[in-house]
Order: sequence, then C-alpha cells, then structure tokens
Amino acid sequence: MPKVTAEHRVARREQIVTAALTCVSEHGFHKTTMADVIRESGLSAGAVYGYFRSKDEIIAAIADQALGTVDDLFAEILSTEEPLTPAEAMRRVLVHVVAIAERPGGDITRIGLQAWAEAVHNPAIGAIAREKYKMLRGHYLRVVRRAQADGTVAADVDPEHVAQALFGLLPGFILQRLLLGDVTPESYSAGIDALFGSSTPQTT
Amino acid sequence: MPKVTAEHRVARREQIVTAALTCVSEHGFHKTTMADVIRESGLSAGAVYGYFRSKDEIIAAIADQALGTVDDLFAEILSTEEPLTPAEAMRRVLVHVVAIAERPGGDITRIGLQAWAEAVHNPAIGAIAREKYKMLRGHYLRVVRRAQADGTVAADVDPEHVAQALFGLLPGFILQRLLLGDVTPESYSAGIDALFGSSTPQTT
Amino acid sequence: MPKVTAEHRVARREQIVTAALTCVSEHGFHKTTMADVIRESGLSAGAVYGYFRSKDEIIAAIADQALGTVDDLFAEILSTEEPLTPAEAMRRVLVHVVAIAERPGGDITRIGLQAWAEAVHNPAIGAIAREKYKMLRGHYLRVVRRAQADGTVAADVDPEHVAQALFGLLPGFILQRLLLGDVTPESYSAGIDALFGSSTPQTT
Amino acid sequence: MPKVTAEHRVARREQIVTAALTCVSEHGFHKTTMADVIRESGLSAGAVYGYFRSKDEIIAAIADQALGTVDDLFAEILSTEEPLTPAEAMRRVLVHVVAIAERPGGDITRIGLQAWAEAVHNPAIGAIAREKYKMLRGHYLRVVRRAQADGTVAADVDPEHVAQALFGLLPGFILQRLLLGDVTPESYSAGIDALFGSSTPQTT
DNA sequence: AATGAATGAGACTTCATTCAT
DNA sequence: TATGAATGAAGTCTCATTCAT
Repeated sequence: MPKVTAEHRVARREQIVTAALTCVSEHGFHKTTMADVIRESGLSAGAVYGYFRSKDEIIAAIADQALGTVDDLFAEILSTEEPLTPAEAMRRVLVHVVAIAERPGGDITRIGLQAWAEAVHNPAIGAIAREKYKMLRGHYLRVVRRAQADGTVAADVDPEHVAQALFGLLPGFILQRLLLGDVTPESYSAGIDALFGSSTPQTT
Repeated sequence: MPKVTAEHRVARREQIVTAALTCVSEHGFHKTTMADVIRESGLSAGAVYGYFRSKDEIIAAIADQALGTVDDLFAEILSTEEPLTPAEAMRRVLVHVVAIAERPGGDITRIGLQAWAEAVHNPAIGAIAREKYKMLRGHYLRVVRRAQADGTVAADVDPEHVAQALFGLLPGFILQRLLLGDVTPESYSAGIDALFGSSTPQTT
Repeated sequence: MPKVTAEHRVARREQIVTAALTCVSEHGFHKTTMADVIRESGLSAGAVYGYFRSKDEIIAAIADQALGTVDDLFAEILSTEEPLTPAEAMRRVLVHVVAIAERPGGDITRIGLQAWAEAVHNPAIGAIAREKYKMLRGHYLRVVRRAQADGTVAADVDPEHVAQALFGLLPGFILQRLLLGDVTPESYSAGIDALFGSSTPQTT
Repeated sequence: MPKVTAEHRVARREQIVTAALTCVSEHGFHKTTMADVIRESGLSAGAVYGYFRSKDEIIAAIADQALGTVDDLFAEILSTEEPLTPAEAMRRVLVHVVAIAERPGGDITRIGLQAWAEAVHNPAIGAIAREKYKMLRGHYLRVVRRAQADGTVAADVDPEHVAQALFGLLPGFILQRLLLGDVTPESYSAGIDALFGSSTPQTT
C-alpha cells in the first residue's frame, strides 16, 4: 500500500498547507499559532506534526506554494509565442495577480509580503524566496530579450538590468494595492505606459 | 527643570528606538524580544517601559522613524528647483536609499520590509504606513507634474497613476537588493532608462 | 469517549481548585501566585491554563466553591422539617461551620474573608458573592418565617429584617474566631441565648 | 527645630495615610499601587518613603487609623452614663457607622473588610486588628455588664460571651451593607429587636 | 497513524523600592 | 529633605512541541 499512502500524505500535506495559508494570509506568520492551523485544518496536533516537523517547515511550504503559484502564472502569461511589449507583459501579470489574490482561501499577495519580511532573517525562507524570485525574474528576462530582438527596447542594455527594473514594478504594485488600496492594474498600467514613452536620455 | 526633562525624555526615547532599530533590522519584529531591546539600549526593563507602554508602541515608533527618514530623504532630493526627469529622480533616490541602508546601526530598508508585512495585520502600523506612503508618493507626484509640464511625460495621463508606477519601482529595488543582492542603483537605473525609452503605445 | 473527557475535565478542574483553595486559605488571594497553584496542583502551567483562562477565573471558582459548600451546609441544617428556634438554628450552623473549617485542605472561612474583601472591588467575585449570600440568607428567612408562624418571633416584623439580623451574626462569629480565636459555637450561642431572652421594647 | 519638624512629620504622615485610605477604599490593599498613593498624596516617591519604610507600613497605618476611628466612635457612643439596652447600643453604633462610612474620602468599612482579609495572613495587620478588636468588643462588654446589672440581660451568663454575640452583629451588618446593599440601621435594628424579644430557652 | 492533554521554556509587563542629583 | 528616573525581581500567561493511549 505504498502508493495509496504516498498519495494520502500528499493530500494531507496540501490540506495542512491550505489551512495554514488561510490563517497566515489573515494574521501573518507570527500571529498564526499552530493551534490556529490545527483548528483550521480539521486535524489533530499529532497529525499535523506527522506531516511537518515544525512550524517553520509549514511556513516554508506556504512560501513555496505561494511563490510557486505566481511562477506558474508567469510561465503561462510570459512564455507565450506572441511578442509582448514589456508594458503589455506587466499589464497582463497585474490583471492575473489581482485575480488570484481575490480568490477565496487567502490573498496570496499577503503571503508574499510575509515571505519578503521573513526571508531576510530566516535562512530557509530566504533560500526559497531567492530561488523563486530568480525564476520569476527569469520570465521577465525572456520578455526583455524578445523586446530587444524586435527593437522595442534598446539592444545595448544588459537585459538582466532591464528585467530587474521591469520585474521591480511588481512589488510596488502589490504593496500599494494592499497598503493604500488605490491602485488597479488599469491605473498602474496607464502610469507605466506614460513613463515608458517618456523621452529619457538613453544609453547609446 | 521642565526643559531638561523634556529633552531627556526625547533623548531616552531615541536611545530606545535606536536600540530597537538595530535589533529589529537584524531579527525582525517578532524575533526581537523586549529583553533584546532592553539589553541593547543599556537600560533596565522598568526604564524602557517608562518611555513606551508596550512592545507594540516601540514597533510603531521604529516604523515611524524609519519611514520618516525616507520621507526626509525624498523631500531633500525631489523638492529641488531644477527639473528632474522621472528616471533621474529615481536614480538619485536609489543612490541615497542605498547610502542610508548601509549606514551602521541597522539597515533601514529591512525595517521597511518588516513594516510592510506588519502593516497588513496591525492597525497601528497600518495607519503609520499609510500616512507615510502617501507622503512618499506625493513627492513623486510633484516630479511627475513637473515632467508633464515640460513635456517629458505625456500630459494627458493622470499624474497620480504615473506617480503610482514611478514610486512603485522602489519596493522592487529594495526587495531585490535585500533578497537577491544583485541590483545596484546603477544596474536598476540602466534598466529603467532602457524601459522609459521603449516605444510603448501611449494613451492619446 | 466524550463522557470520559467530560469527567476528566471536571476532575482536573477540581484538582486545580482544591490546590488553589489550599494556597489561598493559607496566603490569601493576592499572595498566592500561579506558580504556587501550579506546584500544589502537581500540573504544569500549560495544563492549568487549559482549564482556567486566568488567575481571576480560578479565584472565582474558589469563591464559588467555598460559598457553595456553605450553602449546601445551610440547606441541610436549616431545611429540616422540625421547627427550629432562631437561636438553635444559629447554634447548629456554628457547630457545622467550625467542623468544616477545621477539615484539612484549607479553612473555608478564611476563603470567605478573602471573598468578602475581593467582592467589593472585583465585579466577578461581587456577582458570585451577591448570589450566594442571597441564597444563604434565604435559608434563614425560612427559619424566621417558621418562627413567626409558631409565635417564637413577633409576627409583625418584616421577616427579611429578622433574617438580616440573624444571618448577620455569622460573619461576626467567623471574624472573631479567625482574628481573636476566643469564640466557640458554645460561647457564642450562650451569648445569643442571653441576648434573645433580653426584654427588648418590641414593635407592637 | 525639633518641634516644627515633628509636627511636620505628623502632618505629612496624615497626608499620606489619607491619600492611601482613599485609594485602598476604592481598589483594595493589593490593587492599590505605591504609584497610586504617591499620585494621590501629591508627594514624590522619595518623600513618601521618607515617612514610611514600606507599603506594608502604610497599610498598617491605614488599618490602625480606620479601626481607631471606629474605636473613638464606640467610646463616644457606648461609654455614656445613661443605661443602654444592648439593642439600643447596637442601633446607635449602626447609625454612626453608616454616617462615617458615607463621609467623603473613602468608606471606612471597606477598609475594614480589607483589614479582616489581610489580618489573617499578615502578622503586622493581625496584631493591629487583634488589639483594636479587643478594644471594640470591650466597649460592648461594658454595655453588657450594665445590662446585666439592671436585669435587662440574664446575669448568670458570662458577659464576655454576650459581648461576643452582640459585637458579632456588626460585621454582618457591614458585610450585608457593602455586598447586598439592602440593609439599613433601621431594618437591621428592627430585626434585632424582634430577635431579642424572642422567647429563647435561657440558661438558668 | 491518530489523538489531544500535557509540557515548560520563555515572552511581556508591573511595581515596590532606591539613590544620584 | 526632596525629587523622580531608574532598577530588576517576580508575576501572569502563551504556544511550539511531545507522547501515552
């Protein structure tokens, strides 16, 4: 019965992570207690500890899942064959990020905020965040390269640097949306469009 | 002797906030214990609680001071008389933010990350963050308005939206710098310059 | 297994209350620390807090139990069918109160003293004390009514007032016993008998 | 300057005791902090500690003063030349106790309750309470002796025992007044009168 | 594997008291 | 003597984790 058990384990872990995600999205990593997760998951303390060695391990799993979800999203949006301008790529990402954030079961962008704060002090989360963020930015890198290929973006600039800046627009959107609540994909995209058309002295 | 006392109070509060800032920058809000702050401040438990009613009040003071420092910085850089292109404004901010972050006594941008995560769950921090972030973005708004006045940025776009996007570049820089460590004001600015010159379909 | 669990909870609560009663009887509400109760109960801090939310809740439980014990005693003594003169009722109560007070595990009358002092400032204890004392006095009220019926006590006096005075003899007994140590049920009863036979100008 | 200083000391001590009395009457011995007393007295911490070595010493002074006030009252009421029946003596005491209790600056009977509870555990308060209560009861003893002399009370009963019972009516009055709030000197006296005229089998 | 009562280290906070000025 | 900031021991309570059943 190894296979059944393996599937069972995966299902149980998912059940726990989902419960934890809900709790953490609402109260943050540190005000979420194991008792909260245990209650929300509908399991017993012993059961939860049968699938995760510690609270830190659950936190790592949440961060991994949350950032993984965003990675899947990016892969779907940005790996399309059609050429995307950087601005259009950003716009699509924003629309989908908001859509995912508004799904019931916990705002994934709030988990992101928690992960950022935790990553700086907690090596395990730091490693996960580093890995995932490199992947996320990698998707933008491909967009940038394509844009440089078709002349939308100056070709003599390190594409890594352009990807840094382009990807760098996302945390600011998430933050302003959660904190100030006055940004929308449309407003932010309009601002981006205006900026991207501004006649900036370019590196030649 | 009221004057001495008032000054004394302010000095002691600063002493405590400075100590707390160091601790929090290193370990985060929640892994920083009052014992840490007390030890670092060189005072006794009772003394600290004579100046702050609770740990939460100290956290609020840290957030306020950290974001206030950034506000001062923005005021100095962005309120200049000379016209600044958005890209140039951003570049100057990045340079100074890094300079401040590297000052001994705790990286202020790490406090920022903590504050973002806390603001979502802690109403007191949320209020402070909202207030300060509106001010910060307001500085960019003035830059944008000036840029629209001299034609650097399209005039038919809501300047608030442009400010959202421009200001929105900062969190992404801070995050990538702390998490990935591979962005510098120079690299990020190069990327911004490339993007801002890209021919994006503009709202007409 | 709900039945076992429910019984278990009750048993544990009793275990804690019993331990607390011992401590409080010896040191009073305020000099009894949770550490004392925890040690005396033989449980851990966490276990105790699993059954009572706070020290105040334990104090309330003690007061409730102590005054409840006295109520049971009164019910047994005073609700007899045989007609009791007020003096005889008092005598029996005194004898049994002393008997209970001298049982090992803590003098219940000392808990009473604590409860009196606490009831005035602590609303929770105040509510308990009020409720229980009304019940206790109610038992005397029945004695008085019967005495008025058979002519032992003047019938034209408000029985509530007579119950106030009769019941009012008890705190003075308890207090003198604990404080001065020179009263016994016998001495006090002898005094009562002498007073009750004194020719007082009666309401006619 | 010894005399001025001595008077000064006494005045200051009274000032502190008065402040403490107000606090304790409202919040009890243990919830009254030295900070409360210091604030209420209008002095500084150092000053208060210049007149009292410790909080316990202040508590002792309060208890002493409160019970002393009652003693003065008893002396005035009960040491009159005119013969008083026990019931009449009690009635006069109740009236005056309530009058004193209702004076502004703290209900002295609430201090009494605190003192009873404290006396059992705190040797210093115990000693004061014992001394004062013996004096208080002594006043009743004189009333009883006079009543026995003129035949109002049976002469063959130990007057100490009668004094125990008679004095024993007072705590019950105070307690019911503070706790239940439904007793008055009139209601209680009416009850006493009814009881004292009841035909109790007397020791012959 | 599951349960959930129990554990106990450690967090935050208070407050009686002291002492440099 | 007076001040009041400072002290630090001690108190209440939480919560991640374990283990007997």
